[in-house]
Amino acid sequence: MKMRVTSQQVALRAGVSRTTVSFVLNNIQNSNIPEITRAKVLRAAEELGYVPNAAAKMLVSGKTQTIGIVVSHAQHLAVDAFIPQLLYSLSQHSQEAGYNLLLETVLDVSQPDAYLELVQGHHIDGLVVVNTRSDDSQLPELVRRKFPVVVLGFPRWTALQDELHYVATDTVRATKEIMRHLIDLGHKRIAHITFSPEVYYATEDRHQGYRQALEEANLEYRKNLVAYGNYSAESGFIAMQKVLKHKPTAVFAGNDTIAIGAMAAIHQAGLRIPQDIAVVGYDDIPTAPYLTPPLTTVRVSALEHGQKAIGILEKLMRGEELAQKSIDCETKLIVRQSCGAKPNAQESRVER
Amino acid sequence: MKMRVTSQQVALRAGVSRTTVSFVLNNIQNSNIPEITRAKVLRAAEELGYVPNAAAKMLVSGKTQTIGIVVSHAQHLAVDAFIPQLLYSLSQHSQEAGYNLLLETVLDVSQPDAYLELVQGHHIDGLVVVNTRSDDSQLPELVRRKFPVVVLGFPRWTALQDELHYVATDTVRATKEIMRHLIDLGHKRIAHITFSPEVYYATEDRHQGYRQALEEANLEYRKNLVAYGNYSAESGFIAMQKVLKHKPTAVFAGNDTIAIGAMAAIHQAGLRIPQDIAVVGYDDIPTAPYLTPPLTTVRVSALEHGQKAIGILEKLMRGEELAQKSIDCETKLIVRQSCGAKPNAQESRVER
DNA sequence: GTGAAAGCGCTAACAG
DNA sequence: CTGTTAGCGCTTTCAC
Repeated sequence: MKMRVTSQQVALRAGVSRTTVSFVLNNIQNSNIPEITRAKVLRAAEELGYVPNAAAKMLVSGKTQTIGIVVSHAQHLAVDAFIPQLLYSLSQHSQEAGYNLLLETVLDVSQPDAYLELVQGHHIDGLVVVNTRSDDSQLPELVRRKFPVVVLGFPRWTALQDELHYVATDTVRATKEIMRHLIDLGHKRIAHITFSPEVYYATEDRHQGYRQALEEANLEYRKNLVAYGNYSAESGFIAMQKVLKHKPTAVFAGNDTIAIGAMAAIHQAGLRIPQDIAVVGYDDIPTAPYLTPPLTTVRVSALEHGQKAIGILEKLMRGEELAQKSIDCETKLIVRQSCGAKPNAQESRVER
Repeated sequence: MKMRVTSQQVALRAGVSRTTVSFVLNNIQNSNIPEITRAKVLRAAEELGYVPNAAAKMLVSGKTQTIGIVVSHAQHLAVDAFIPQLLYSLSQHSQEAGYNLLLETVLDVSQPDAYLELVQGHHIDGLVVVNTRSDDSQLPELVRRKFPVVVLGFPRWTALQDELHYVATDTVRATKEIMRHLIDLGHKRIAHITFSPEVYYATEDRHQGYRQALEEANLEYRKNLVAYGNYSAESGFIAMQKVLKHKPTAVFAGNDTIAIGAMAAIHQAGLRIPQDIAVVGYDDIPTAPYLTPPLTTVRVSALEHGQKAIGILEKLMRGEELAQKSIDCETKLIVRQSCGAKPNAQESRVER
């Protein structure tokens, strides 16, 4: 890229000074520039194809017009369908708000505080954290320093919890609802495939909801009906094989992708869904209505999460103080065929 | 973030000048700084938690250490499993190479040249384009100006084709291989669900491979056995319903996600897979082995594509001239059960 | 109304 | 070996 056009050149061509160019191009209010000069500048900029140098702008303004997104457990991006939807939403809404998006993916093994460099190096104006980790030790520190941060999913550090802005979902409640659905269908031996404990905060809630629902229905919590996976179908498949030995009549999978794996294991064992085993998932990923059989699940809108997160972050970056620190997104029980109940027809396969 | 630590402060604390600090921190070769000074500087920087200001560095060096990723047809990010894998790979390898990643998603309706601003505003040092569009009019211009660009997927502008670096796959060959597989199984009425023509360059190849395979086997190309969808399961479902009327004995879906939708339509029609209709897909997404039945498909490694793309881009950004303008990634026919052939056991459900 | 000039934080040529 | 200095391209205060 040779032709680096600077504001200087625009000024020259328009026969004015750089100041004027800057005023015109940034629409500064208080300096009433005659329409004619204004037009000249605009025209010159247009003709030269002038685009202001981002670095220079950042340096002088201190703003980068960039939002950082940190995705922990990055492998899931490649394997589950929820995070990509989130990313899509985050990206679209950032762009709409006039921000660029810097994506940082961190593996389980990487150092957790990678994003610190992004903020300390003044790469970004705000941060969205997608999968909080138990060891996100620096996040509270950022919040304390009033750096704009929004967490997606419910954060579990009791420490700073009410200082932190987050958009989440009442996972325990939603889990209990779908468990209740299974229980009402008469199931007593309900298995659960969940996520490795300790690591996944946001998902520990599922496990908890599972327990509570059981308790409230006076059903026994059986350890051997619970198996651990990660976000992948493969892990669901393996976990289901283990759990199958203990003859569940229903399974609640920690997410839909896991449910896909679980369904495969059930089919492979020669059992039918839902006649022999009912299956329900969580998330309502786009393929859920098209599985065999269509999957009963909890709809949680990734798109809404993303939109809300950017909305909050925007305000934070403008320096607003928000009274409400958290937003709870709605969830909805979507009954299809994998649970054995009569599907709610219009929700079965909807335009998404 | 109040505490903005500058190199000045580090210099002060270490009792040296900013130059020295700069030299030490950037490991400049030719200025042999005594170990003792060096240590002092390092220590001061450490203690102050110094992180160089990105904007200042960019401004003076002209380098941003940032790679831009443009994803066209951004909706697919939320709906298909291939692009997220690509993104994951791109992100990981960028980071390994020491680059940040700026993500730009563009909808079908948005202006196609959004990325132009990224390069003209000096936001990025290099660009990866994920879904090329028919109207990427500015891309050739960038290439002509020697801006580092790598395209993922085979670009179809005959104009500048051999100036452009890309990593792709021989889609026509791979398509013909899986079609051949179906034909060898005895199928004569093979349907194809493809992507809207004109818009999706990378996928027009599938259609072409389909035709050629038919031709070579002396089978008739029947227009009513071909339907159009986009990347989603939903579109596959709808397209399959149309095509079903014309009694195919097999379907080749443009990608695995479409295949999921197609399978749902087939099941809903009361037909069995593969006994009544064989189904094959393309991509080998992570859930493909866990569908009902497990999907026969063409494996194309998104991870490899991403890695190779960043590899090339890195060299380009270093100013290297590459003799080889393109890289062809391998594909592999993965036979599972949806096609009715005997599965290749060890490929059926592999650790991915 | 418009221009001159200072300075954002950093690098690197040039002195000393 | 280390410090002084001149910009990188832009915004913005302050004079003219």
